[in-house]
Amino acid sequence: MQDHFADDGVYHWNSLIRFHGDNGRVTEVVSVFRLMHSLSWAPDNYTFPFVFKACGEISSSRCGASAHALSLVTGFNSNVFVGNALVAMYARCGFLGDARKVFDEMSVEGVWDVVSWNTIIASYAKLGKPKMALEMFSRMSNEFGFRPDDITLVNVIPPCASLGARSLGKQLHGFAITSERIQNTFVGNGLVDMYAKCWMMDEANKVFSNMSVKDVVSWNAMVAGYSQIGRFDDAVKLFEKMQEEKIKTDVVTWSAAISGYAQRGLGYEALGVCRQMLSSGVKPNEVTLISVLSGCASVQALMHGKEIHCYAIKHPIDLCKNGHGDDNMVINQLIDMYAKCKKVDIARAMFDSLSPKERDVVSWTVMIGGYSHHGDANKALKLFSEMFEQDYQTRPNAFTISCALGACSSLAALRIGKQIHAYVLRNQQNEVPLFVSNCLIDMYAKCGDIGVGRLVFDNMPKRNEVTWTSLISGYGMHGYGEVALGIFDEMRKMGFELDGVTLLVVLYACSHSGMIDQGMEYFNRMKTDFGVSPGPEHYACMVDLLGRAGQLNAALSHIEEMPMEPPPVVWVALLSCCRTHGKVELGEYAAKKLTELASNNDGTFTLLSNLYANARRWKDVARIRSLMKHKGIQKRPGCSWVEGIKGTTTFFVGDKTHPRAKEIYQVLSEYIQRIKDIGYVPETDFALHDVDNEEKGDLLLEHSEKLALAFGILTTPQGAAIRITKNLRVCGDCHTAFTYLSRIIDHEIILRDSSRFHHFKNGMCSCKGYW
DNA sequence: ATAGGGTTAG
Repeated sequence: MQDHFADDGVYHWNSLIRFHGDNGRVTEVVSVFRLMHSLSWAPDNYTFPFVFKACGEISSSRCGASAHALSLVTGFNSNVFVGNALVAMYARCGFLGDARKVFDEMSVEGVWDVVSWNTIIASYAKLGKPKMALEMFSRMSNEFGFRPDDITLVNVIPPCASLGARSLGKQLHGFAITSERIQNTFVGNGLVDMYAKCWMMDEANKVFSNMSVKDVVSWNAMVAGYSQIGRFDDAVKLFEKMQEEKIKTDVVTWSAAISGYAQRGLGYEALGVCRQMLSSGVKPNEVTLISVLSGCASVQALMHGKEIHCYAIKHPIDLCKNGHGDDNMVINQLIDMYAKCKKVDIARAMFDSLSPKERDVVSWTVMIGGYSHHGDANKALKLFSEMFEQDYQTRPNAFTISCALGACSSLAALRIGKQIHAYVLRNQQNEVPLFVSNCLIDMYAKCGDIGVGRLVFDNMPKRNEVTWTSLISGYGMHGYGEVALGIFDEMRKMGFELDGVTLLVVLYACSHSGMIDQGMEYFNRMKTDFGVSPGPEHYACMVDLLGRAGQLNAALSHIEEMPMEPPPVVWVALLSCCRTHGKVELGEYAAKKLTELASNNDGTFTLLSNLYANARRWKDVARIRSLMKHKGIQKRPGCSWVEGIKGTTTFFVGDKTHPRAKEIYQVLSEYIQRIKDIGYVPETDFALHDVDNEEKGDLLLEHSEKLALAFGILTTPQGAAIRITKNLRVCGDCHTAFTYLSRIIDHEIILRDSSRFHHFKNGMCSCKGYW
């Protein structure tokens, strides 16, 4: 009976399915199809495309696959409409392989049309396979001679954009013009975005200006393009023009503008635009929040960051709409924001609130970076190693490695640094990223191995300003001033741009090597020859340079000549030099300035107290001490650590907590006695306590760097260098003692203090007294 | 059918 009405009946079923499909009622489509099937009606080549489309829309590969099976039985897959719909269905369900299989099978029947090619190209493009998309495009036009239409262009231009395929992009642009498809707004938008992503904003602007119909997308692509390449003024101008011309702005426009500000570190401006956006009634989404949070982080606007955090909590639904259900962009950004605002513990709590499965590379990276910069480098390295211990295969990327290397730099953790270097070399797919190599140079330099830093530099296929600056800085801190200046000259000859940081490390290189005249010369030539005007930090460096050399009055006149209000660093530099050279009055003056600037940290008081002690003005020492007590300021304890085979061992002043403490003290006093025999006289001034001389000798014996050295002597193999790091400046007496000790022990002593490196060897120190 | 985002160095 059914057979009798078959043709008419299928027509009615198809109409019903189509009716539901056109009105977006996907589930109804599927249930009608099922009903039809269960009543033994045979679908035809109109039925299948409707059903496949519906299955694709709800990503139901199960319905799709069973309909597919049915279409095979009935032989309808040889129909081009059915085939195209099938390809699209599989692609929308995320089964690229099946889509491709169907597509390839269609060729056997010879039923490809432009839509088939468009569909498969779009599938690759959408599922993040731009290379495959372009490959299919080239087969379509070169092998099979299909002529691209509007939709082909719209599908193939974005892959060009994401791959930065400029020349193909230009060809497509040309084709769009000759085939008169350029008036299509979608094509135009694609081209604008493609040029913008290829950093060719002038080309993008040309296309944009010639577009007869522009929509929000066209404007957005331009705003985003300018802001991404840092042509920030143009981005904002365009954004403002949009508002003038009453072009409807949407969340993309606003987000692009916000991110533009954030990327330039203009966090408050980003916040301002965000406010404007809210008041104009456009709802922010994830991308907006991410952009504005990065703005908050850049200016450490904790309160605003918290506001955004609250917003995110209050509007969870708005933020899920974008489909990125399974990534934690907003949470990662919040972790980063809290860390950059120095709330490392809050950041850590948020990090811990993510389940191990939810943490991605960025979560780990921002947390490690947060510790490394604002908390505790040891915790950074601990977290870095935990990353390898967890079950989920989250591996570090270049960002993570850079953060971890930064932590090694600040701790002088050479061994871990080397391990990370080895990891990088083992796991590199291409060449080591520039950023990572730059970190490696810095790491080796700050861990005392400038030679290896140089090797890294020599082996780099590409270098930038930071690469050169890192090397100059490294040689500078090791006291190779001439080498540092030579590299600086080379850098300039190569045409690299100089900035404030480069000049600063050059000045410090001069300072650490006592090259006063050269330092003065470079400083005086900064504006005229190098195009960098000196900032407060350059003045501070000059004060340091002159002050180390004992030219304290010259240092003071440098301060007086400053075009800006001298910030605390400058006075600290002066005070520190006054302490070294025993200039009490000038030191008191500097300390007074520091108090006026409300910058009274422990360093200031300690320096002043030491200055008085040096001059044996014990009453003043006592006064400063009680003042510190009164203000609740505690002297930061000196602490030194030494790298051994089994790990790093840390010592505080008078530390007796080490299991081998007895041995350590014994070795120390033995060696002190031995160097006394060859002329060492304890410089009791450095004990800085109002006690008699014999007792002072004991206090000197307990300095953390001496304990670290004694432990180093006990545990380091013959001939190997002993590497010690101290959190403060090395004490003068320890310096003298180390110099003597280097004559009688079979180790080079490499000591890093808060200011520079000292290499002690054969009774000499590389600092030559400039410290 | 087209557009927007985050983490790294001296």
